[in-house]
Amino acid sequence: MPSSIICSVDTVLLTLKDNALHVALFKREKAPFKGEYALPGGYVHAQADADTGASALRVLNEKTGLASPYIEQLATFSGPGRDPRGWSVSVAYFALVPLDELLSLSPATMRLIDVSDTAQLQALPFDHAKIVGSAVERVRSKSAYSSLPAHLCGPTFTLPQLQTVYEMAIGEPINKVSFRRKMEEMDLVEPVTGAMEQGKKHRPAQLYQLKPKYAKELSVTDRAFNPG
Amino acid sequence: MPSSIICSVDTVLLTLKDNALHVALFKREKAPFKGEYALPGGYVHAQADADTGASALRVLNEKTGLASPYIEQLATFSGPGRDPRGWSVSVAYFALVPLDELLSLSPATMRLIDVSDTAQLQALPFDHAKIVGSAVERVRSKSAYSSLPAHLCGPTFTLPQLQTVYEMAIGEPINKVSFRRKMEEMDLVEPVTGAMEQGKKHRPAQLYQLKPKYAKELSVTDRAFNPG
DNA sequence: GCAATAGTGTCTTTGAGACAGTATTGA
DNA sequence: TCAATACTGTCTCAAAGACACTATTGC
Repeated sequence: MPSSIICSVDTVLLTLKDNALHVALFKREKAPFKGEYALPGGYVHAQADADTGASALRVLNEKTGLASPYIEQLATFSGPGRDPRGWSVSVAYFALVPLDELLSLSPATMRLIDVSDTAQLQALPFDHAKIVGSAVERVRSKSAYSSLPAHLCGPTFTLPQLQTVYEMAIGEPINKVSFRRKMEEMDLVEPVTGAMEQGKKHRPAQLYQLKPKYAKELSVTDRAFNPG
Repeated sequence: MPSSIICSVDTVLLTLKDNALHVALFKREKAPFKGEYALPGGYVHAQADADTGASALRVLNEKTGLASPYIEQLATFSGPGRDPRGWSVSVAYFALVPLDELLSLSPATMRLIDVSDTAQLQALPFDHAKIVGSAVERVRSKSAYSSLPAHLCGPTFTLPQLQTVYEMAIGEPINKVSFRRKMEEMDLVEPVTGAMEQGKKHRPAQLYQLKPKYAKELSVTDRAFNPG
């Protein structure tokens, strides 16, 4: 009983730009929708991929140059209408990447769209608007007190920077004292001994890094839910 | 580029028996693993199904007789090793059903296994142990204050019954006053006017039902996250 | 009345937000 | 010294748990 179902992956690549969540779109080089901007996606290769998570990482690497971003399974989208080639199943993932990394690796044709720009999102091909919406919803609801938003920062960061990142991810402001209490309690980050922020015309902030247990990429496992 | 990937769905059907979460297993009628007990699952039929959620409902109806249970997308499992027939993708769903309904509709060959019985779960074919574990984790983490566990009750129930259901779903005891305060605040249930529990040798409890907006099955939409 | 469970009133504890204070840098 | 932002101490407020009390049934 060979199936004629198209099996693909799509990744919602999110980053922080101008203090707002943005999604990365790439110019399609093949039909359908050749020349239009869409989520990076591709076929699952049964010969090459260990699972669909590996497919997502491979496709992401091919289209963006990213080597091992933080990636998590989002949901699976399917039906006869979402892809003009026929009945399709797409396993969607989302990834969080610092802006610097993305800009230094990705092609110049990449576009970043503010996730609150619904008009532009609605114009995306396939059901990519729905997928992006689902990813944003997931990040918003999961960010409040998980290590997730920290992956939008580089390897080191200050607590005020981290707080801003959390605020953007969650979509609303956080009380400073509460945020620091929570970080203390969650035991998520540790100070980089002696290292301080530099070059600002005010009191420098302590630099922090994710604790090793969280810094390790959880991306290899293909679980829809990761702890912490 | 036709794919040789096997495309299927599996459903983790959960119910409450003897004050513990149980998963429903069914005797397989075909190879592979013919005669063994496993999650109800089957191929996605591109001709017949509107999406994989519809596939799950169809398969569930074929194997259990259930017409429109509460169902939600869980995650997608994939790889070359999970199915002996070859590289496969399985979109997993979970469903919550009252025990009465399950017993009255399902075949006598159905088995209910306590989800804490890890030995029996580990013996399941395919990667069904992993899928069940994922479903239980999801129900546990999502139950605390959503309408989800209420689907394990019949159409009417008392607040003490509902509290027990929540406790079983979450896996830990709940403070009675807090539970009632929360139910009040969440505006989830309403008393069935005049109807009281009967036949007990103590004070009878008020019967309640889910408010219509929650009672409506959300199962048709194929979203991994449902509100409320 | 007694056992058993339903349902409520209220005190205590815990955790989050508000706010104002001190600390440290460059200019 | 001042502007600017990092960091902290502490008060207030709201939600959650503990506990005891009342209510209503069958026997």
